[in-house]
Amino acid sequence: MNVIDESGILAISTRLQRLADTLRKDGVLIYKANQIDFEPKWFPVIYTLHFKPVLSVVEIANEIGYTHPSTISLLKELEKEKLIRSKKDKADERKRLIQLTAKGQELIEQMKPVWEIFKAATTELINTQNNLMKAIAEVEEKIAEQSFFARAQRLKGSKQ
Amino acid sequence: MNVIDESGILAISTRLQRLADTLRKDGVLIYKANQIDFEPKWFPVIYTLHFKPVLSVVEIANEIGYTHPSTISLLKELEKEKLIRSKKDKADERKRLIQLTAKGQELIEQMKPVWEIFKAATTELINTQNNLMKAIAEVEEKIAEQSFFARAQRLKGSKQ
DNA sequence: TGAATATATGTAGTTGGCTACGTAGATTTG
DNA sequence: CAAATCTACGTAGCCAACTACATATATTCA
Repeated sequence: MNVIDESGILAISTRLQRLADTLRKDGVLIYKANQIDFEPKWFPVIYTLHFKPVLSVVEIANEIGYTHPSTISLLKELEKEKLIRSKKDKADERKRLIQLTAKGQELIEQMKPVWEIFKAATTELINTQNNLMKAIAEVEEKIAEQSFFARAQRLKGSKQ
Repeated sequence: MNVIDESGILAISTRLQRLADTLRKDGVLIYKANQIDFEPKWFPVIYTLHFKPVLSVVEIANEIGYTHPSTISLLKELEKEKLIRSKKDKADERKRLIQLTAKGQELIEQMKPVWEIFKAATTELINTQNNLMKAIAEVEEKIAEQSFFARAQRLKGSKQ
């Protein structure tokens, strides 16, 4: 047991980050081991387009919860991989409409069994006394009610 | 509800990352609001040195669970801020021994009340049905037994 | 004891997010 | 209807971690 693990709650963001990194790196290995040329960071975009076939850049960004510049750089990579394509919206010339290519759709079909493995492995992993997925959802919900910062300010006030 | 939140388990690392970022950013605000010139990323190093006053670079890296290059760049910043200082180990010329300066120790004393606020706010935030801190610890323990990748490989095998 | 190996530190470059800022087209409003 | 504002997209550069590689010192062992 090191000092940081003991400090527990004070270093919670550090530990969340560490766990996210560990899982993402193993994600890369899982795709590779299944002969699929795909990076975990692409998942949110591809999965979103699987269910909502035509979206603008900002719509995708909102769906996946990233900023639009981050989304643009993902889209650039995906376009380079020919997994998506885009065209101008005739009705609103500011917008660029993104959709999957045939190659992208085929890749999704190939990935579906691997996603099932992901699901099974993740379910097994987080099926502990305190369910990680539920814990995240619960904390996110509480943050939506009142931010971490606002909570700290309130608690500080009540101590003075 | 967007597609990514629905995909849940498939995008778990994305969600962990997002939550870590949110908390870290609010961490910056909390220090600022309490007139403390300190970045959350420095916490692991400073907190470790608070309990183990003289450590080498690699010892700190192991304690905080970062790689040594990451640790070195943190140490550079902290040395620039005059919160730590370092000297060569006479017994082992390869080692650089790190310790807090008087300024660093004073800052810790100033931060202690703020750390209490952090603790209180975090405890409040994660005190839900599924405790996030415990969930992380449980998942980390399971990963130590068998990695996420190994679990996926095993589950894949059992399906073929 | 010197050759091979291991350990400690450091540098360079990558990654996957971000913020800040700029431009072009669409919408609203005096 | 023109000016102001808003929205969509894009670029540039930052940040906090990482991996890969290099160098110097210490240790081990044939």
